[in-house]
Amino acid sequence: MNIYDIARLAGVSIATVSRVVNDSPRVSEKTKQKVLAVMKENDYTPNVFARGLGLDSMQSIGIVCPDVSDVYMAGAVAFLEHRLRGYGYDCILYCSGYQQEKKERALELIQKKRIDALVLVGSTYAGRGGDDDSTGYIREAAENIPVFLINGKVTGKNIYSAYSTDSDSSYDVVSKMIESGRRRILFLTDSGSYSANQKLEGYEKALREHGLPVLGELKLRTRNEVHYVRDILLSRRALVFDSVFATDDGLAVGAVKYAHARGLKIPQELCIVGYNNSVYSICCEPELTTIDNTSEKLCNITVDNLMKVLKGEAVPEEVPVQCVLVKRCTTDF
Amino acid sequence: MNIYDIARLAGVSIATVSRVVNDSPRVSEKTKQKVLAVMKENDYTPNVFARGLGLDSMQSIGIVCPDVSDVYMAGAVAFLEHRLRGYGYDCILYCSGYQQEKKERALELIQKKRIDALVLVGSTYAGRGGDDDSTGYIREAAENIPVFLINGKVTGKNIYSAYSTDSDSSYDVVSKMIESGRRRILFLTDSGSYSANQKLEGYEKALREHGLPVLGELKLRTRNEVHYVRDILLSRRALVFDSVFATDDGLAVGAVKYAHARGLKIPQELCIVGYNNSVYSICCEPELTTIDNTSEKLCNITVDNLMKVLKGEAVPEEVPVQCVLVKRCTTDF
DNA sequence: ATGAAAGCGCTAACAT
DNA sequence: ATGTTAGCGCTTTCAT
Repeated sequence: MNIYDIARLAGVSIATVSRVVNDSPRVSEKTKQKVLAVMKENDYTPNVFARGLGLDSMQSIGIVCPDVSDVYMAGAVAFLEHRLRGYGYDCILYCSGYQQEKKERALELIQKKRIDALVLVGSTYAGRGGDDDSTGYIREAAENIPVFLINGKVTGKNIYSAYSTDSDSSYDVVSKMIESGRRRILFLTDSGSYSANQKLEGYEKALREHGLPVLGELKLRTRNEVHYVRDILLSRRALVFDSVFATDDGLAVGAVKYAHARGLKIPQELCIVGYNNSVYSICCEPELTTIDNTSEKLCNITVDNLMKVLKGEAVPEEVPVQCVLVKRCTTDF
Repeated sequence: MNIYDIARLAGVSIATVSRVVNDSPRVSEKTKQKVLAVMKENDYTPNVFARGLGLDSMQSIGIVCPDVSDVYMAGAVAFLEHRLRGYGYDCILYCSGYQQEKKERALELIQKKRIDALVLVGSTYAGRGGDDDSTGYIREAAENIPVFLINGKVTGKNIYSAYSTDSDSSYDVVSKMIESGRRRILFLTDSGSYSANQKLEGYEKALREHGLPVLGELKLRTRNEVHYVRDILLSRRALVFDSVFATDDGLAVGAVKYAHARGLKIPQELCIVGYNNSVYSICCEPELTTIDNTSEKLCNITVDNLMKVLKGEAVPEEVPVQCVLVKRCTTDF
């Protein structure tokens, strides 16, 4: 059942059917109704490929993230998909992994699908932030379609970044830890992404401004697996720390497990703060204070801007969003 | 830059270019290399829409799930996407929600994209299992394209189901609980899906076979939110139970929180078993015994079968897969 | 307001 | 082995 069939059955030309399908005003109400009736009767659906050929668009958005099985990204993807669908767009999902080469390949491949825009979820796509070399492939993609970063910053034409002010929020919470008497705060991370670096920056700034030394031994990068983190910490017998600031809740829970294994009271003997306000942070015992980077807000702003850009409207290239501290385990701040 | 340009630059016809693009054997090695060179030089990408029009396929698979922000589904989607991409297929993601009407609409809309196959993730798509009325829309979809269920069973032509034997594994674990002395086992669930019903069936069977009564008061359906579950249980002061069998780890963690609030020792005073072997089950304290329904295995089988079906090969319509009990908090079994 | 017809860029049957 | 050409089903000028 194609447009010719409908045209024949409705006694009009295919141009008229096309006009009805595309809701053109240049059709009389009468014929419009007739065509619609025939369409419904035969439940006709325009062929998306033919339509795509003509319009050079299939109304689809590419969503790329390193790994949807990560709670944070899964949440963002779910949110994005829902809102984009609301605008009639389909989402093509591509999980790229974290390696540079794979990320480049992901953008290359997904672009072949002639998506209308690209959304990159996760700060891994931000390189070291701004315009460094490792993000050249993103600028290349942006030559063809608008690119939107969620929680990352990349500068360039046709590139729009929404990110949370991780440096500031990290600075704030680490300052509070220091002011409540902590002196050896372990910085626990699983990545060297833009976001992780921002957090580190805030952490170091807080230390410096409070006259504390920035110690390499107190910066630990590890895998984001609860038991792995616990075991790493247990194995570092010589490492002394009175608190932990983790760049992800999963890591923070690992620290909780470590505390349990060592018989340390939380937060009295070991103060732990996580990041992302995920379900993990309320599963453990005690439940953790964590920084909510409001990914919903980032996604919302991004979708709003994306729609505007597709309509040719101007939008800011950069939108910083503030994080929110969620206090749960805070006898001292 | 289209196929005509390439043909002209390479000094051949578009048919030859097309043959090269599609890796046809009927091109001489020499011209093939020449065409490839021209293609590379201009980095030409065939237009997917035109290709789709001709082949009536854009090499894409529709993945529908109620909600990707759910850990279980996110894991399955990540796995599916990865493997399908390995075969050169793109994935169009559609989060349908749990309501019948929305699920029907999801299948209707995603089919318009002329996907090559449909994968439904989550037992919510199984209705009450088998061939009940509520799954009519799935059979309708299957008239056009093959449909694959992950963790659900729907019968019908062109429908393929891979599911875990939740009834058996539930029976086994509940039997163990009874044999270790538990008498009032709370069945905690958040859904009335096929899978949930299977679990309930196993639970009831175990009770009956051990001469215990099946009590309505011990079957509780609630929202899958940790604190909500805790509070519901706390509010049921009259409800007596010595153990909990939850159909999802999130619910089980809620029970853990309840135990903490009431000062009950786990598992001595309250034995808790979860489902899905998610990260949640190792975040809480103590870490939970849980049933791993091996979703990776379900996904693997599904992708294998999907590829075979697309090639026209025969595959079983139904593949049951055994769950695995992951013991963590088991002083008594 | 409606129709005729020329693309859109590709695939594949057919011809050479 | 290679080329010619007719679709694929739609959008969109350009006539009327």
